[in-house]
Amino acid sequence: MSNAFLHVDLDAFFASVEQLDHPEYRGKPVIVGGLPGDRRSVVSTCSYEARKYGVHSAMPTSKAFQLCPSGIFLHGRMKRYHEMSYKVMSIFREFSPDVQQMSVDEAFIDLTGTEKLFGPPENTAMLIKKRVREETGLTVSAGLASNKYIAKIASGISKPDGFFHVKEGDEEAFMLSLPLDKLWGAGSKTRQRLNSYGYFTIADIHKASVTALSSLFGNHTGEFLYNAVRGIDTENFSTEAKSRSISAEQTFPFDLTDLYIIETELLELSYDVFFRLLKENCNGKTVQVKIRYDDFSTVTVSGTYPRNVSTSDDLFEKACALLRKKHDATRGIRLLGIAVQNLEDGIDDAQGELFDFGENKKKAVEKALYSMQKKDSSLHVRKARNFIKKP
DNA sequence: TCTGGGGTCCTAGGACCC
DNA sequence: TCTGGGGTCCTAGGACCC
Repeated sequence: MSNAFLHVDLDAFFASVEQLDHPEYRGKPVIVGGLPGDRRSVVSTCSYEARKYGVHSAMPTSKAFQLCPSGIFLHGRMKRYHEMSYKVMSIFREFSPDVQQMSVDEAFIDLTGTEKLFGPPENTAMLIKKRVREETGLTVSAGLASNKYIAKIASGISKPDGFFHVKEGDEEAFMLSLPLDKLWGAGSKTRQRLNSYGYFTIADIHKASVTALSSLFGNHTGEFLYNAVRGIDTENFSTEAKSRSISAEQTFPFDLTDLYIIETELLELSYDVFFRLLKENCNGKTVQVKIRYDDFSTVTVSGTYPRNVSTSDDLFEKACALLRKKHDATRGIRLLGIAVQNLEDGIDDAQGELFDFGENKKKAVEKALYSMQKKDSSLHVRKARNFIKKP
């Protein structure tokens, strides 16, 4: 029995949901992300009508507005998208017990051995597309192949509302037929470097030895490239448990220079991150602070402590100390971020009991706040300091 | 045109220990 | 006085993806 992986990807997902909920947007360029007036915002997703104007994801909103002034610019409604995503994923799960959701809008469905129930996988793929369209009004693109890597690329080239099947044995020829920018996992930096070494096509890379590629790009990337152009999956989408982190970051409309305001923003981020730690019932000992200066250069500073983060105040104090280590006060700050890394499940830190400087009380207060927020999601608890006027 | 936010993984170098 | 080799942990930065 050969493997059959289906990769399914919702087309222009956020924009399509907006067109579904607002019939008057259908057939028009819809651009989800920032509004034209929002400083320092980017396009999250745009409809295919908007793509005709050259608009695409990650483009600054200001540029999108120049290209497409008649576009319908909208802020995202993440709650709604997650709701729709859940519906779609539920349909997938009717066709296989093994659905690996990769993000809000895509998943791998393992159709290996489902022939007896649903027929050949290519028929199942069409059935899934039909079910999603009928039950949600959304379209998906699907790729079917003997491994996840090829399935992922196949769904990408079939967009929108398409289906592409790479038959077993055709993987290598399929890869060789693609332009370099379809090589998933090699982004713009790697493509630039490939070009600078004289590799302009997938076939060019195919001619190179693994030794040559490894000496140019390092062992990992070298082996990845060598295998990818042959259609060999190198476990890019493994289901193994990963090291986790929780982070929050904020880009400011105007650069920050005042230390009190900078620390107030860190306090806000500490709250965000700590409450998410509580929500996900995990914790960690490593804290990272990220600073992006006005010239877009970015630095990080991190510390690993003997004990888990105990409260949002604890996280805040650690973040301030880390910031002080690295912060160049002569430069404006456009972004601040805080992350807790190397998370482990469970929030209780037994050692805490031995060195209690009122931390357990604080922790209890914050847990109480958390459960209040859980009951009433409109409730937003913030320290008074976060209500000061921002410049 | 002026660049979001949330993640994962890899690399290289240094510290430290045996 | 000069100097092994391996292993692990930590840090900073970078690439990539959605």
